[in-house]
Amino acid sequence: MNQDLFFEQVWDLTREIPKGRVTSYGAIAKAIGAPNLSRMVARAIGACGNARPPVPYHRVISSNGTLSGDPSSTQKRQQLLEHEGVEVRNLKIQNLKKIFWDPLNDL
DNA sequence: ACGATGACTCTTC
DNA sequence: GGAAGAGCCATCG
Repeated sequence: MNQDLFFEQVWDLTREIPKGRVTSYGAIAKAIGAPNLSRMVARAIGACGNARPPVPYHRVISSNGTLSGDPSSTQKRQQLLEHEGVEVRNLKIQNLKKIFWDPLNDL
């Protein structure tokens, strides 16, 4: 399916996220060329288990800096982010503006 | 085929 | 700054 291509792009972009940095669904979707396909990005991340090799989907969050999903998963991602040096508080990014990474800016 | 739902985002109040 | 409504595409009942 052509849809898988979209997934691959999302995964590839997510893999390019530097350590200690996070990005949002909208940023990825925009970088691919689909600003309103944020939901599809979320689905792609949810299907990252199908990606080879797997992607650090824990670096992908919502635009408001919250870890979406169920606590069982979000909690684990929070620990991973904290382990990478990202300040997270109650499933929410603290210095989001500071650690936010934009694939289009690619600093 | 139709309606409802969802790891989202944006604009407006 | 927080809450509400509308838009988006794909999957499920």
